[in-house]
Amino acid sequence: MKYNDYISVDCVIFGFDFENLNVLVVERTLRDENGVEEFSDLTLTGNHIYEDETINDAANRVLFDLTGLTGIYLEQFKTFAHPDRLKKENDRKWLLHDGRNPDKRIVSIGHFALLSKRDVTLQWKGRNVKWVPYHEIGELAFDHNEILEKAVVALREKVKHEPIGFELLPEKFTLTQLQRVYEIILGTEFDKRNFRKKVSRMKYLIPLDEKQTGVAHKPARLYMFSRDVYEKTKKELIDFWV
Amino acid sequence: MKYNDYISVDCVIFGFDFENLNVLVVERTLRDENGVEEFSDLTLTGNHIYEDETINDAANRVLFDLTGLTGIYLEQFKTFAHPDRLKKENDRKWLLHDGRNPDKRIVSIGHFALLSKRDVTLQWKGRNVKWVPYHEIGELAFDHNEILEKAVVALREKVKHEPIGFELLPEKFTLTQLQRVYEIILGTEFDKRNFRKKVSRMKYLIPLDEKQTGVAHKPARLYMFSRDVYEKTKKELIDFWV
DNA sequence: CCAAAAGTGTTTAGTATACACCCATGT
DNA sequence: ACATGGGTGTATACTAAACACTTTTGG
Repeated sequence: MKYNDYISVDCVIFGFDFENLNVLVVERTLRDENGVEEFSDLTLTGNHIYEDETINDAANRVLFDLTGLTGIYLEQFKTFAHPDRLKKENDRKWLLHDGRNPDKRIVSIGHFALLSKRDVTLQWKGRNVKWVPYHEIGELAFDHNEILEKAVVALREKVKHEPIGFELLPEKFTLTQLQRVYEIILGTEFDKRNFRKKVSRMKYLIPLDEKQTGVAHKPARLYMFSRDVYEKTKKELIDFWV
Repeated sequence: MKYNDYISVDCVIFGFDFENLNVLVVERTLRDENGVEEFSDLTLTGNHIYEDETINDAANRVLFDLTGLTGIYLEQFKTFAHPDRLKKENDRKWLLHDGRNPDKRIVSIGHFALLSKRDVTLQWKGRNVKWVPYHEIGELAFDHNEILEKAVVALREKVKHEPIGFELLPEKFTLTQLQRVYEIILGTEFDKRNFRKKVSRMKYLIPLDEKQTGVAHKPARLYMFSRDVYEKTKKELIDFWV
């Protein structure tokens, strides 16, 4: 199957581990003909699309290749096509080495994906893939720092208005875990009692007859998110006013 | 200057006239070598980008060419790149006639723009450009119906959470006009007294010492939006709960 | 003087915020 | 027994929703 050489998808894959928002990155190491390392840095995950593939399929393919998972929460959030986005010195070298034309303008369609780090074992497939906490990410290849920042902004906006925090947790989760998701994404803290009062009004958050086990404290009740109930009960909110 | 032949921007230009949400469309008429019309339909406004141009600049250029205006509210909302998006019979004919390759996959980066219809006199430049009320738009060329629908969805979401309704009104507007903007975009009705109570809490909505003139009823006070005040007073809202 | 839209207040229900203690489990 | 996080209620302030009449202008 033939790749399209000017359309790519990049995926900012967020993985939550109850402590940090982590980002999945790939090591990129360029070696000269003698195998001596010229440089090594990190990129976001992405790929070109096949000629007859939709961008949504391509993004899901990238996710599947790295995680082996399907049905992951995935959202297209912004497209990047600045004329100079691949023109840093190392990026040109990398593309040339890879047999690609560094002067070809490539559109990257940015996506973000949400998953629970606990649900995934990474598929290495020859490339070194790893989780890095968002706040510890340094300089990335290409324009990937910009893509990451825009992804985080999009995630913050989305999480404020739609119930997607659950996507970063395992299927069954505790209310404290849910609260941490929101606190970490939004960079705030909530009062436990008020938070629980709020969520108790969300019918789509289903309490289970099941508790945590193996924790050195009172075990917490587990909850599930029901998209069905959400779709049936959601109201339109209007809050454009400050 | 050379166009890039695989990256285009499409702009869904919304123009409000106090009654309808209108969309700016362009007539596309294909004639054979004898000048006989083969078909005629409508497209959204858009263009290819120049090789050294950012997508934001390209979208603003499209807006400027049609309206003569700069500084219009403009937002990139979604990118369209389905392999079959240009492959309807009429679209292939049109592209061929235009000397373009209908099999080349073209990415379209979708934007929407907001303006007051009253502020603009259209620049024709040989092509027939016109306003059509959103609800009266029929079948459009290419995948432009899909782009339009997605633009409307994006507009509705955005308008619920950020103060952009003003962008569809002239600089000075009445509260009733503002109410109509929201009612028409969201397809609901608001109580006049409650609406005014809400907006009176928005510090960034500045009452002027000026009234409507020439209306056959009690003239309404005019208001302005202040982005300055908005940026200084906005709070973070969290409403992911139903 | 008539038509048309502007402008204004109160009541009730619901939501937001602030705040402190006892409980169940593993070690 | 102690350390750890789980789980709960009340009072006050603010916001939402429902609802009807008088005012000002042009024609």
